Amino acid sequence: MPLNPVSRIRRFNRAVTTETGVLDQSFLGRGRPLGAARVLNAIGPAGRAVSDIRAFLDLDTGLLSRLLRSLEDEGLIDVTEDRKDKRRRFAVLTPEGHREYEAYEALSNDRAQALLDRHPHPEQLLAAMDLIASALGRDRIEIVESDPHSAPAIHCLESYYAELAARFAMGFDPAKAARLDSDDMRPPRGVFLVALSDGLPSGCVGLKGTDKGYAEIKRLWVAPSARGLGLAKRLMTEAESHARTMGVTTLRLDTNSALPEAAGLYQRLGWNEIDRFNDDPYPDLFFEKRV
Amino acid sequence: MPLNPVSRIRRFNRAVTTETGVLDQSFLGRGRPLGAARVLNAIGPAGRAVSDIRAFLDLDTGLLSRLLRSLEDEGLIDVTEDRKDKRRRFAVLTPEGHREYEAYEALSNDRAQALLDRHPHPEQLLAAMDLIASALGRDRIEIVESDPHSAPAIHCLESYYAELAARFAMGFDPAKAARLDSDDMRPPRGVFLVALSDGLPSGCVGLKGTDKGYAEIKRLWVAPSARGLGLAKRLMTEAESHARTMGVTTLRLDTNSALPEAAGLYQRLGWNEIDRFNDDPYPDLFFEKRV
DNA sequence: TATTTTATCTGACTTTAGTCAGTTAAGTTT
DNA sequence: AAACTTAACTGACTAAAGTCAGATAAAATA
Repeated sequence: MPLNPVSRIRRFNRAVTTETGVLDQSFLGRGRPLGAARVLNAIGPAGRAVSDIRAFLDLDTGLLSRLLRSLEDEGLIDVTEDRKDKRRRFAVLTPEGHREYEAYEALSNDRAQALLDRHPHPEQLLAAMDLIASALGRDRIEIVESDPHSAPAIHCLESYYAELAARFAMGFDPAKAARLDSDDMRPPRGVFLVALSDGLPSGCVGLKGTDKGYAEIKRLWVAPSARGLGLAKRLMTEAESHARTMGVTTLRLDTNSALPEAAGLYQRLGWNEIDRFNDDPYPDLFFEKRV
Repeated sequence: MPLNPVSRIRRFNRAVTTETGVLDQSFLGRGRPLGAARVLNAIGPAGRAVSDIRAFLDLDTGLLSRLLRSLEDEGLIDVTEDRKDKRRRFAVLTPEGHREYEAYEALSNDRAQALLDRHPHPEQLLAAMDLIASALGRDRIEIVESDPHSAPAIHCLESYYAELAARFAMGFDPAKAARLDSDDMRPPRGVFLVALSDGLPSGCVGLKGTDKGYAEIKRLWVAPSARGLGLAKRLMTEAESHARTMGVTTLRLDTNSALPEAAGLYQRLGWNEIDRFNDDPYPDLFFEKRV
C-alpha cells in the first residue's frame, strides 16, 4: 500500500507527469514539433544568446542550429550576430514570433488558471507548489544584488514585516522601527541581496553602511517555502563577502529573542553577542562579527 | 514579478519538469529507449494484459507490438496467450526482467529518497505532494469495494479515528465507540468503499446492514489532501446506490456537531435530521434518508 | 604572428516514436 | 453457418530527435 514516503513521492511524480504530458500535447496543437516550441519559449520576449539557449535546453549544436533555422524560416525569429564577439549569435522574436510566443504562454497560463479555479483552497495549493518547487530547485537558487525598491525586494520586505507582526507578542509596525535609508543599502554604502528560486523571491538580506565604523546586517528573511535549505546561511555569507570587498571589518546586527532560529544561526556563523548598541524598540539581542 | 498565482504554478511546473527530465535521463542510462522502459514498468511484477498496457500508455497497437518484441528479444519478458480468449495476450517478466524492473524502481526510489533525506521537513513535503497529486488526479479518483480489513481500509479508518480524536473536545477512543462487526460491512449485509487517488487511499465510507429495517452509513472520511474535490458526495452517492441494489429503502447515520462540514453535506444530499436512534456516546446528530 | 580555442554551421547519418493500411486468428452476433 | 467484431501482428512508411565528424570564421593565447 502506498503509505510509505517513497510511494507517495512516486504517486506525486505520476500525477505531475500526466499533467505535463497533457500540456505537451496541447503544445503540439500549434502545428510545430515540441523541440521548436521549446526553443521559441527559451528565447522569450527579451531574446537570448544562442549559446545560452543551448546550455539551457542541453541541445546538440547542430540540432539547435536547425531548430533555429526552422523558426527563422517560419518568420518567428531573427538571429543576428553579436557585435562584441562576432562568433556568437543572438536570437530575438519577430512581431509574429511574439504573437506565437504569447499563444504558447496562454496555453500554459490557461491550464494553470483552470487548476486554480477548480481547487477549493487555491492558497493552500499554491503554498504546496512553492514548497515543492523550492525543494526541487534548491540547487538553482541564485542570490542577486537588487535595489531595495525593486519589486522582488519589496515582496520580501513586506513578507518579512508581516511575519514579525505575527511573531512578536507586541506586534510589529514598520513605521515604528528604526528608519532605514534605502541609500544605505545601495552601493557604494551597502547592498541589498535577494534570493530567487526559479524566479520566486525567496529570501533577502541587507547590508547597511553607517558612519560609525561598522556596517549592519538588516532584514534577513527566508520564505517559509524555502526554509531549511541553508538559504539564510548563504545570504549571510554573501553579505559578509560584500562587506569584505567594501573594506568593512566590523559587522553588527540586532534581532529579537522571539526569533530563536535567527540567534542560533548567528552563533553558528561565528557572531558574538554584544551589548545593546542602539535604542530601537524591537530588538533585544545584539551581535557583532569581525570579517 | 512571479507573485501572481499563475506564475507560481508555472514556476512549479518548471521545477517539476526539470526533475522528471533528469529522471528520464537516468532511465536512458540503462541502455534502453524510454518507450521500452515505460512498457517494462507498466507490465510490473504481476504481469499485465497487452490490451491493458496499450490503454494505460496510450500506444498504437503496432508500436506496442514491436516494443514488446524488443523486450522479449532481450529476454526480459514472456508474452503468452490468454487461456480464456486466445486473441488476447498477457505479458509477464522473466527472472531477468524482474531484475531489470527492480533496477528501474531503484532509480526512482533513490531519487525520491534523496529528495526526502535532504529536506528539513519531510512530512510537510509529502503532505504538499499528496495535496497536489490529489488536485491533479481528481478526475482519476476511483471508488472501489474493499474489505474493511484490507490495508487501504485500515489506513482510512485509522486516519479517521485520529482525526476524531483531534477534533472532539472529549477525545475519541475507538474502543468506546459502538462495536462494529466487519461482517455487517461486507456483502451481502453491507459494503465498505475506499476512494483511491492514483493508488493513495483518500477516503472511505461503510454501509452497515442491520436487522432493524434500515441500513446505516458509517465511517465517512475524506483525506485532508483530497478535501473540496467533491469526494464525500461521490462516496455517499455510491453507498446509497449500493443500498438501493441491496433492496434497502431507509438509511440512517449519526454524526457529531463538532463536524459541521459533515452535517452540512448530509443536508445538501437530502438527509433529514431525526431523533437519537442509538445510545452511542459520541454522536449528537442523527439523520435519515429514504432511497 | 602562429597556434589554439571557441561558437556556430553543414552534411550525413542513426535511433526513436509514431502512423496507417492490411492481415490473421479468435471470438460474438445474427 | 455467415457476417461481424476484436486483439494483436506485419510491413511500409514519416517525422522528430539526436549524433558526429568536419568546415569556417572569429577570438584568445602563446
